[in-house]
Amino acid sequence: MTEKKQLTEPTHEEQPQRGEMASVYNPSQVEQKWYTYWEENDYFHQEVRTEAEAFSIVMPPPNVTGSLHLGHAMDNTLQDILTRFKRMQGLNTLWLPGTDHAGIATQAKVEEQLALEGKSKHDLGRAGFLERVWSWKAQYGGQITRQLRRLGASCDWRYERFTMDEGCSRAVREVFVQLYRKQLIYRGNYIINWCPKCLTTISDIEVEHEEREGQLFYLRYPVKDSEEYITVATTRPETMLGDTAVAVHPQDERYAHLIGKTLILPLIGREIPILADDYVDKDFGTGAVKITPAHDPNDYEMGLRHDLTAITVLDQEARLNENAGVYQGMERYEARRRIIEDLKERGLWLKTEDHRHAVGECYRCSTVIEPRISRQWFVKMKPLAEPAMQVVREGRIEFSPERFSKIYLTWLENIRDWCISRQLWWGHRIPVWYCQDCGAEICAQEDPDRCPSCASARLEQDPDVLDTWFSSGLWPFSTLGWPEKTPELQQFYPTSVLVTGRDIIFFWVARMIFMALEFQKEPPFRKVMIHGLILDSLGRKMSKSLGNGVDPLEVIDQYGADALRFMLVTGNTPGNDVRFHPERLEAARNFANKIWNASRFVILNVQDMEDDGQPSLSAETLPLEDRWILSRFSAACQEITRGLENYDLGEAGRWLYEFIWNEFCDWYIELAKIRLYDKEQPTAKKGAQAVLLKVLEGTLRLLHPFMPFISEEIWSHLPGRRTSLMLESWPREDCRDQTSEKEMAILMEVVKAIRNIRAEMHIAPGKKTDIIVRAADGETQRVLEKGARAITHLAGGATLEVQRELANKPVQAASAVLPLAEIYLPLKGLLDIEKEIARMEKDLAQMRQEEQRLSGKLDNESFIGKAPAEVVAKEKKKMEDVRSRQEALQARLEQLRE
RNA sequence: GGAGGCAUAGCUCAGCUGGUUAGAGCGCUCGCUUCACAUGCGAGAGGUCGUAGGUUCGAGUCCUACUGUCUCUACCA
Repeated sequence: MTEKKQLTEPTHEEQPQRGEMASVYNPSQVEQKWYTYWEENDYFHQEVRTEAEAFSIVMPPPNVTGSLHLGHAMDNTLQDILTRFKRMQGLNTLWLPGTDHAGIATQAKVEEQLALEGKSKHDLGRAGFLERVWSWKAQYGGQITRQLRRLGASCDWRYERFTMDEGCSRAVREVFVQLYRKQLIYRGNYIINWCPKCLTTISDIEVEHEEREGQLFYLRYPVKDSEEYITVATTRPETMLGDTAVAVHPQDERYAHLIGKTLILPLIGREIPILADDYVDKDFGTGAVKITPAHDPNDYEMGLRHDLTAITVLDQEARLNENAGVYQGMERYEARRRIIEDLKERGLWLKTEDHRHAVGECYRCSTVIEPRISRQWFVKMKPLAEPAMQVVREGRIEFSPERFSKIYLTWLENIRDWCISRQLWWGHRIPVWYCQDCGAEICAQEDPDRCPSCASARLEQDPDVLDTWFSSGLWPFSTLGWPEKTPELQQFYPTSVLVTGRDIIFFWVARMIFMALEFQKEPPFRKVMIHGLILDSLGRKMSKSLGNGVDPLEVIDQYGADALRFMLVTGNTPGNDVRFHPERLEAARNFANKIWNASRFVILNVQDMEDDGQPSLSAETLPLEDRWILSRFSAACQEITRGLENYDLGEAGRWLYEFIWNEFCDWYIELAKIRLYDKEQPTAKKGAQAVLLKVLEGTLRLLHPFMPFISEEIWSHLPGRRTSLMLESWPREDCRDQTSEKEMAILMEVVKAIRNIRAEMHIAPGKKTDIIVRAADGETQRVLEKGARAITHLAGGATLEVQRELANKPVQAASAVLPLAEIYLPLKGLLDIEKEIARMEKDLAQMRQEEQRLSGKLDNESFIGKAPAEVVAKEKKKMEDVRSRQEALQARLEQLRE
């Protein structure tokens, strides 16, 4: 690739200083240093490794003029997560960043700047103006890429591209020329969307339709040589000056006798025909339509059908022109008022009704679009759209969520030719020259010196530039060096996935697909991951006019990039919009802090570990809690990997959260403390340390794609020599242990039940109590005996006595009945019998309800007959449990009542 | 006019291919300065899963209609 920076041997900067591990995590102190470390060590860059599986993403190029908003933040977080994940999995990874020259937006910015100096672009001339834009770009264009760094984006900046850089521009020319030669690009005089403020054409999708309260004016046109009138209804009376016909429906009896007659166009006096056309809706207005081929797309079509002349009455700035008689020079709405007034005077106005209708506006400046006939360049869409639909129908490109493929397909099915010329200076200039001598039209990759027909040197290039989306459409391959066959193109094309918002499917996704199919004969990506929008807390779009936007940089300053990232990609399902709630950001920050403190705990407690013999973590030698957490870690690993592979990052994130907080912190760390603080059993301590460290280490790997900064920071504090977490491998654990999970579940249930009793009985947290448990079976008894220490530790127990049968059940005790155990906390004289009875009865009532539900099923013969045997067995087992608990509860109640 | 999303605890949302006692976070109540963390710990309250039908042994989960809501799309002057 020509523009790639020279490869330099990474210098391997020393890792940043480890900060103190304070008890509150402070993101702003660590994020910057890690990004710098990664970037300076070139960790985002990978050489092409043809032997390795490739994973590549091209970043949707933000506008150079832009600054990061939450939409970018989400979009790029998703891409970063996928990229970091695949990189850790060992794939040959490329995430290619870049920016878009954004024709209208950028030109407008610079023009604004010039205006402050009291100048216009014409004062500088085209070349001078472009120079000015380039220098503006040099000065301000880097803002958004700097902001992406704050987010933690691990894109390969060596490959950073710009839609107007040399390589991309060459691709643009190549594509234009080839399409031109295949006659898929043509020039012609057609009706187009014109923005009277931006003074350029815009494409159909750049017109936004806004429903507005408007008016419908009823105008009377006199029939020539007759006393009759035809009344037409119009929302735009000012265009009547350009009317060249009035149309009615062929089957409309009201007007049948007038078809073929002539009307005198009021105010102008032009004679225009009355004609019949199916397009006319009999039931709308009066059933008669004024036809203005020069200023309405439908009228234009009708004009073609009936061979009408098109009379342009509006100029480029939407003022009435020389064809408008006395109205010449008026602004369009002023003319509208005047025309109505004048018609009123002449008795040719019938009425005006309120009428709600959609008005086309410029997506940039919201000015009402003026359709006009103009000579422009177009891409012929039908032949290109066909294969683009095909690849999606055949599943060679998959949308995720799938429903977006429908949106994509229906759009392409109704596609019209794409107007690509823009009357701007900033952009890719159309590579077509006109010979001033012989009139030849020359389209070429290289600027021609002479006319190939007459050898004249008097060539003038077409003044227009291309729609910005023309170059964006080539992005997946223009950035990889095409038209050259670079190693990058071969390795990384087609790209793996395209991540973007659903608002951009037509503008960009569709165009990339048909361009790629035309020029690469292969889809540009295998998968399109569509995400929703970020809405404010009330569910409204964030917009400048509402002032409800949130600046991601401020969020990062306040909560940290990791918290922002986590908040953006969790708590919703793919494709759905996300509401921005500060509370969710706090939750994400708290999560980061939780991770920080759990890690701090582990790190502080493994400091005295010997480097040499790592205790083996295999199998039976480990106590239950170790086997349990390793199994749970394994489950987390599998689920998080699965979530990431299915592009369901919300699901993966939820697993991370739950595993770390509810399993590792709430249970395992608490249990590990028993051994860590037990000075009598150094060997046991070592085991706990080893497991803590192993699980923490693995968890940091799983966490890293989501929260790269904090995970890297913690990683650097782990014992042993470490380079960077982002270069570590993705954990692949496959050691689920159902037995330990089942056993642990029993212990957890017992602990919770005891805690519940203690809370309800208002036993002071510091007060230890004796615990007596009756196990339902020998197996449970064994588990509880082995877990005695765990139970007393976690549930504030002084002693724990496990019995198979209780010879004399303690009466003065609070109790709970679980499926596999009965629990008694002897409370000598403190027990409130009434309260205890109430608790038991509450439980019993629940059991009875459950029994009813189950018997409803089990008494149903068709359930027994038709449901799968295992489902039936499961329900029967539940019933047994419920019944035995009921019996135990009843026995207990009787005892209490004695 | 078409098309689609959403409707589940006070709020914001999970609930994958139909079988869990329907979950989480925030908020709320009660109790805790327990030696990783009060950005925390423990315990709890809170839901006829929008409405009406249907399929099924079984529906928050599938089908139909309706209601509400948001969005995209369309050349009805």
